[in-house]
Amino acid sequence: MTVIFSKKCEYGMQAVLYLAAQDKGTVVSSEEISRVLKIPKEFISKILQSLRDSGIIFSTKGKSGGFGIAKDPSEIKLIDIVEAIDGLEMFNSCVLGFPECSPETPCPVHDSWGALRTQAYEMLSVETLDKLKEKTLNKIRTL
Amino acid sequence: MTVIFSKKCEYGMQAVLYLAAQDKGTVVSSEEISRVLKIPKEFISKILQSLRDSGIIFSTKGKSGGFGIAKDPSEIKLIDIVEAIDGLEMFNSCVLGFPECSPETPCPVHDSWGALRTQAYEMLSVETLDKLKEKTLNKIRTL
DNA sequence: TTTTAATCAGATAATTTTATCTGATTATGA
DNA sequence: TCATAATCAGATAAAATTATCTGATTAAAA
Repeated sequence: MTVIFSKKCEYGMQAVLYLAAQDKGTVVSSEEISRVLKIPKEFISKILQSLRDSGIIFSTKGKSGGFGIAKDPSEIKLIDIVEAIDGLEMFNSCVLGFPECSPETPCPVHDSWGALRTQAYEMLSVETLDKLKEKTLNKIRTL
Repeated sequence: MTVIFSKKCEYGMQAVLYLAAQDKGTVVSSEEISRVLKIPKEFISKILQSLRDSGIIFSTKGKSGGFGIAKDPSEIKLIDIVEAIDGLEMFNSCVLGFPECSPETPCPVHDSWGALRTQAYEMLSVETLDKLKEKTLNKIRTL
């Protein structure tokens, strides 16, 4: 079992990318998100609720309720979603699983792997959702 | 929850690195590995048994039993251990969790993330255990 | 006001991963 | 041969993750 991000985080990113690709202010129900992205409805609803707590999206209750992007997509980075759902420990922990791995007490691959981790973090920090709209919609069409 | 490799894989890599740092042909019990690396004894024993099936290490039963490196450390790469324990799906699957992500039907970050994945795979493929002996022993001293 | 469809929060269930236990088998040394 | 300490394989248990269920609350429309 190897995974980069949790299922929760993957679904969360997919859903937020989808919301960000909608017109500003659009409200989308968890049922639609579930259907469009082919992911579990109740689970994504729960995930989106926690993302609402993080301020990345908003929600409205009631008959015409749903979720929507709370900020301009140019202000939301992929790393924000990762941080809200999974946290950032992955970018600080030892790939070999050694505890307390640091420049002072490095594991055998500390430098090489550390560089990759930094690159990954930077990639996720540079990708804002406005830049991914079209690609997102293109991908969703293939599901 | 984010993780690069499973706990199983992490422990497996730690243990094989430790074995590779011993003199050629040395047999080490799972009890010693557990004690030195501060990891669960029965679990690492099980993991090492599966690595024995992969040909990376050997085992001897009986009173003076234990595990040892089956090949020259210069012939074992970190990716071999990863492949034996976790498999290589991580290097082929979509970071956003989209199914069937490919160059033909790419997810929004397919190119950038794909490059990072390739780098990670290459890093693990280049690191042979002979090169990591000293650093491994240095790290273990800090546990 | 009522109906309806949505979010919400907590509980429950299913599945997977991590870890430990148990008894059998093995090989060394006395 | 026996005692001992090890691997071995399967079973069991605990913990974590994934997923679904349940009933309460909310808000729009009739």
